[in-house]
Amino acid sequence: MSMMKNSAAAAYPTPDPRVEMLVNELIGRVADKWTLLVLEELEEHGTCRFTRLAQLVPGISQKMLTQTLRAMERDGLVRRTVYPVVPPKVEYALTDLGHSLGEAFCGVWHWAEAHLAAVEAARSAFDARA
Amino acid sequence: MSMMKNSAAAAYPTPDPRVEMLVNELIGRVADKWTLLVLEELEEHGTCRFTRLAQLVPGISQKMLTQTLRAMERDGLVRRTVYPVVPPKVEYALTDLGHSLGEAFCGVWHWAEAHLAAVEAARSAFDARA
DNA sequence: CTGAATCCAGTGCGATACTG
DNA sequence: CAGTATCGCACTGGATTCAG
Repeated sequence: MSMMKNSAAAAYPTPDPRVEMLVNELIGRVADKWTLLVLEELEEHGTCRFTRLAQLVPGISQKMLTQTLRAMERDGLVRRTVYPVVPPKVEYALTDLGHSLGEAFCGVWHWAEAHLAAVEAARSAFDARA
Repeated sequence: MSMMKNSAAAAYPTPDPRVEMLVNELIGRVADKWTLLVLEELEEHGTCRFTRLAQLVPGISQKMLTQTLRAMERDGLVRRTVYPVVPPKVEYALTDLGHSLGEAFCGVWHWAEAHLAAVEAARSAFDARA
C-alpha cells in the first residue's frame, strides 16, 4: 500500500481522477455521523447486541441504527451473527476492515480533540465580526 | 503530537463524554462531503478565487460552494481575502488549521484508497447473498 | 465577478405501529 | 428482541434570479 507515485507534489494521495471519485464516494459513505459513532462503540465495547448498541449510541433512532448497521455490514465493516433462538439474538462485531477504518479515523479524532478550542475561538471571532 | 494519555486502553482518544460530544459535532461538521472536496482542491492548487473553485470541485453548485466556504471560514479553516477592485476579486486560502485538517484526513484517504477493492468485494458478496 | 435571495423538489430521519 | 412498514415534516441542496 501507499506506493507513492513518483510525482513531485505527492503530499496528497490520489492523482487519478477516476479512483478519486470512487474514493470520495466511499469516504462520503463511511464518514457518516452514525457510522462513526457505531464504529466507536463497537471498538470500545466489542461485540454488541442490537438493543445494547441502541443504548450505547447517544440519540440514535432504531431506524438509523438498523440502516447504519446494514450499510456497515454491506461494506464489510461489521459482521452480523444471528442466533436461531427465541427471542431472537443478533450480535454485531467489527471485522478487521472495520477495525482498520477505526484506526484511520483516529487521526481525525485526534485533530478534532487537539484543535477544538482553536475552532471555537475562530467561530467566536467570526461571529463577533459579523 | 499524539502524547497518548497514560490510561490503559488508550487506543481510542476520548474518555470524557462531554468532550466526546463536542468532538463528534465538530467531526460531523468538518467531515462534510463538500468541505472535504474544497479542502482537497485548496491543498492541491493553493490560493484560489471563487469561480476557480467552482470549476475545480466537480459538481458543486454555487450555493453549496458559498455555504461551504463560509462555514470553513467561520471554523478558521480558510482565510478569505477581498480585494476592493471592480469587478470584485476574492481569494480563498487554507489556514494552518485547515492544512492540519487536510493532513489528518490523509489517513482516511489512504484507508479508502487501500481498501476500496475490499469494500467493493464485500458489497458484491452481500448483494449476491440477498 | 462574487454572492445573496427566493423557490421548490427530493429525501433524511424521527415517531409510531405492527410482525416473527 | 430485532427488526419492517408507513407517515409526515424539516431540512438539503439545485436552479434561477437579482444586486453591488
